[in-house]
Amino acid sequence: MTVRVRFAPSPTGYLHIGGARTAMYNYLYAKAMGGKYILRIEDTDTERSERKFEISQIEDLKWLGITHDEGPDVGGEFGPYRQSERGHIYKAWGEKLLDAGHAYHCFCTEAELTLKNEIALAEKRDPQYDGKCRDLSKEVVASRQAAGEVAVIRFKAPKKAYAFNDHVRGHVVFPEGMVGDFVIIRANGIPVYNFAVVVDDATMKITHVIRAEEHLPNTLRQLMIYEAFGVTPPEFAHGSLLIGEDRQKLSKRHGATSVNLYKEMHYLPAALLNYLCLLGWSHPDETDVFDVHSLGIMFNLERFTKASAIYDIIKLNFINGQHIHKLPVETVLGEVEKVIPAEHPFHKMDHAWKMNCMTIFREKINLFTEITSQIDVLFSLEVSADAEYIDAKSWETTPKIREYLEIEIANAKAAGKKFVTEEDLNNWSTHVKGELKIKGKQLFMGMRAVLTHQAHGPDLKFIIPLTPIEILEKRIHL
RNA sequence: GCACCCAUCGUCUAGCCCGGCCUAGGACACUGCCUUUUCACGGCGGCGACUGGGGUUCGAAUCCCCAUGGGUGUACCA
Repeated sequence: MTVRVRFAPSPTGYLHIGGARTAMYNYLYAKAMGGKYILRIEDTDTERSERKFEISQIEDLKWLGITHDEGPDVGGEFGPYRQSERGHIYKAWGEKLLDAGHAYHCFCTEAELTLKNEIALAEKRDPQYDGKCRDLSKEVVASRQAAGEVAVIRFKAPKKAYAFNDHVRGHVVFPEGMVGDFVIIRANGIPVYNFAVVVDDATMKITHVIRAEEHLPNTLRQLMIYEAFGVTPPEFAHGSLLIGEDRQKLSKRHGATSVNLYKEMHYLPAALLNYLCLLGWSHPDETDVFDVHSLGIMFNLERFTKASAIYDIIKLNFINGQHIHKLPVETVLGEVEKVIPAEHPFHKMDHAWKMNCMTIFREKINLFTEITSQIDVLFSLEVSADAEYIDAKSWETTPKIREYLEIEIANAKAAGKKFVTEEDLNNWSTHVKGELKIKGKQLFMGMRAVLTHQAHGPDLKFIIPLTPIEILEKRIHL
């Protein structure tokens, strides 16, 4: 039997990182098992569903490299893949349940139900449906409908316990009486989530349902429906939940929780996936930095974590940095050019210079957006207010260095040099050491202070040859 | 309220199923030292956890029970 898994988002907002993680797990499992990964759009909530969200979610999935084998945009033999287009299927399957006596029409009004719920709650009883319409005869139903009354279709919840084996949770038992008769098809004819999911998973031949723990209680209702249809349920794997620092389910107020935001912030999709993968699953080799797409058969359902995981952007940043550091310089340059402001002098430099620059600075960033402040040491004319810098500036040796360097730089410029070389820099320090008799901290810190007006920064032998000579000249006179 | 799920360093986790190799391992963060000043990288260290209580056992992070804490669900949302 070939494995068929699915990711079934609701187009009611942008792709959430939790959803991205679920999609990835399904995708990875299909890849590992040589199966198919299906994308299904669950837009039965007509109030909140919007096509633009479906489009953006598919786009974000694509950005992440999570590509589906079947879906609304690519088709497939089990379509349609949008629940809003599967009405006839739900209707037919609903009839089956009605005919078999597993479901019935219910005419109770919302007001009636709300009132009963309140009473039940007040009496500390479970607010389950009382089964008022459960035994209405066919004739009564027909005549009330003819009279214009609208009905929902309710499922007759069997009074018995249910159990199943979850790949993550193990043996899960739902005792008898956890749910009352629940609605499967609304008054407007649109099916309710738990019903639509079962019909879709059954007709799409889904073999494994991999989703987050929040769906665990839903499994009971779904199991009931599978049973009523006489269909063997798929296998389930309920992974952990993604939560915020306050231990609540991750939501917008926890900051950047949608994938498109990470795209905008120029994160590497491979890094986001890598980090998300680690939140609730662990690599067999216990490594932290890897390419999820090369996981292959290493990915399995046995290494999921049961406990909820707190989303921590600091570690994501670290992983993003690790991925950047492994990228070819050329690629880094391409990305970085997108984030450095258009008016930045960086863009005026030639290709060779940019490549040299990236070879050095690639190692120093975790995010592409950090590059601009990093390369400031090459162009900035700012004078540090740092105490260490002020100290270095006050040494009696420092003005001597400045005086000497002023001449050297003027000469280099007069000779037509656009940049000084590492060799020049070496000669300078040799001179300062030999002729000016300045060494150790006074030498290095002094040269740094004069040349950059900072107390700290990357190695001078890397940054000075990259600093335009006019900048050096201006700094000398600051 | 009721039901279900969960519980190892601040965080992500390994170990748990098949008790001893665990004076609990790794990673992020924080931090010390080293690498002919600094910073970064790297290397070597440090800090830092089995929620509590019972039980089973020669022996428990690992098995059982209870308590506590947290989470999710309880919709004509998904």
